[in-house]
Amino acid sequence: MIRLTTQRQIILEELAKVKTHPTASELYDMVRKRLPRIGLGTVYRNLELMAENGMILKLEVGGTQKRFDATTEDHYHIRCSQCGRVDDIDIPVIDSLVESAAESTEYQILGHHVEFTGICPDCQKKRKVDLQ
Amino acid sequence: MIRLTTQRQIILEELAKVKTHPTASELYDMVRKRLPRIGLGTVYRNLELMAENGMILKLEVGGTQKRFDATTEDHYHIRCSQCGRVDDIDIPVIDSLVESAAESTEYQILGHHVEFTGICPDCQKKRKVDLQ
DNA sequence: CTGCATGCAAACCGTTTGCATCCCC
DNA sequence: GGGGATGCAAACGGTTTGCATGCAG
Repeated sequence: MIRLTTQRQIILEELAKVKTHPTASELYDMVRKRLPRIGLGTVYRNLELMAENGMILKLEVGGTQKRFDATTEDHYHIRCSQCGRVDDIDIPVIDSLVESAAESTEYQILGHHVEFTGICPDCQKKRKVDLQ
Repeated sequence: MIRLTTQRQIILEELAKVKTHPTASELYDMVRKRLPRIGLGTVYRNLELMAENGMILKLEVGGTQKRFDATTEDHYHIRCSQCGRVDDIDIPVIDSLVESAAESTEYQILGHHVEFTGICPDCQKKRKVDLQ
């Protein structure tokens, strides 16, 4: 089993604390408040490792940065096209999608993900201000 | 309207030629056979511009590179988790997903995309060979 | 002619990696 | 004591950008 080092515990704790879906460097900033000497590489290495072990979710969403999620149950997301923020979407996961898709591809399907795009509440407000 | 330069025409033609979903640098290699002095920056700038103008689709899929598609009608994709290849999935687009999602978020929803992940036929073969 | 587009190269940003040291079992 | 984990810094890969020149309208 995977060794539970201080760094790993704290990364996991900080990730679990938030409902947002932080990027590696956002998480790095959060963790650094408790472990000032931690390296960014350690954060990346451990996030990767914990994702491989199913302890967390690595979100392969659009945009430039990967994001991480302490909730490992399958669920969908929405991403703000302005600021990149990612939130959960609470609609039931449609497992039958995989079955339909299986009929139209020669891939061996492993899973699926639905990603909505939109404008988050904060950016909607900013837009209104910009128009004034 | 957007200026129709030689470079733009050829990028568009080469993209339309293939059913794959090339990355910017794959497209750069294709275009360079006809325009040897074209710069990679020009390819990026024009892909971005044509995507903004709805002439092509920029696929914000998982993985490290963005991919491009000459087909602008909405459709779903499958990405190989081994090699990153992306293919179309021919199942009907479920517009009602957006309506369900709208009820559970404060975002102003703009669209959605379904991305399946799996192992492409080629990588399935390679796997078998690796096991021998 | 004039301003947008290009080629080129350097800069950028997110992520990965090599290495010496550290620390947990 | 030994092997994996860490901190640090350098390298990497994809993308963007500044600038002088070129070319379409």
